[in-house]
Amino acid sequence: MTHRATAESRSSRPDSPFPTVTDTDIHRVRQTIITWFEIAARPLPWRDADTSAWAVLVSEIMSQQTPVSRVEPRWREWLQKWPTPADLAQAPTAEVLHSWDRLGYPRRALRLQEAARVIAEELDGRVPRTAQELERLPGIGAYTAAAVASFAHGERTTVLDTNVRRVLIRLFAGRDRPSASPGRAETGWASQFVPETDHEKWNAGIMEFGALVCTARNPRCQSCPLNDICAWQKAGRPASAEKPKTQKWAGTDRQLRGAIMDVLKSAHAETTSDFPDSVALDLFTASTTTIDSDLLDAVGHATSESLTKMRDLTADSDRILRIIDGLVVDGLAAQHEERLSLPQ
DNA sequence: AACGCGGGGTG
DNA sequence: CACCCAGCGTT
Repeated sequence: MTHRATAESRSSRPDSPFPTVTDTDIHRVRQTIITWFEIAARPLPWRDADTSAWAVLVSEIMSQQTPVSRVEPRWREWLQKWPTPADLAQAPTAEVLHSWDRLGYPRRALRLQEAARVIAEELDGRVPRTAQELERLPGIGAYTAAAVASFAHGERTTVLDTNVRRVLIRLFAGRDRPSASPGRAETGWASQFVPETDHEKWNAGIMEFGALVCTARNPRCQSCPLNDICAWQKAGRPASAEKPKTQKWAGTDRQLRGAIMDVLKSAHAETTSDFPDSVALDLFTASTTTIDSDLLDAVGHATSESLTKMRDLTADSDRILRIIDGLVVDGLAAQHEERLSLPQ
């Protein structure tokens, strides 16, 4: 008795990370979000009833850290070119990367093809139904596994993306934004909101609500249907003390790697036929992974010494030498070196 | 838990 | 320019 009371009072303190939520509020939020979703949802193509599980999986991979508005055209082209896992499994990797275009994090494209090969060759071409099975595939973590199980197969899962986390934390913990990454405690806490029926509408709806109403920067609190129970609203919408750390871009390896990708993709577009088996493919692939430090170092410090190193790396490809020379001529390499050698 | 990983849109 | 976006894998 005493123990139980202590635990409850502790978990329901306002500053608790994941406060106790009353059944009344749980039902109110479920009903409100599902009703709102049926009216306000964006007509995203992968939500169509005839979308295959594979197509849903592709949409989720493409949407990782990428706004859905940029995903939609790429998704359409991708599924037209490779409608099934077997199609993507057989595609030249260089073409896969080229079709990824500028969606960012091109390693996702490589892992999507790896996943396609596992599905095509080991799973009889069928996308796994459960989150547990899905999470074994390359490039699929907790979020994507739960999302594909729910949206492609109607499994009851707890989908916890950046939107869901922000909405629930604001509503019930009164904080501006969630922690850097979700833990088991948060996932368990969030699972209580997922209803027994209509769980797919809840999962999609709460995500959509975070994307359209309870947004990160300028939330539409005036038109929010949950305004009256929102703990963050009641607390005066306090801003988080912690500033999120922003990645550098200009002057870093990432900028140079992007430049290399651009040049290699142009080369690929010109000569699709001879590209896949060339050294260019190796570099093209390598430049999307973390094993390219030698390459970047060589280009980034475009001295005669590093060019020698580069020529060793690309000994049998005149094409790549011309690409590297082009980078040097464009001044990208020199610019990069200049920034790297700034005094600490 | 903390990093590194693209690229672009937005305030 | 800083922040943010349907995260994942590694350390």
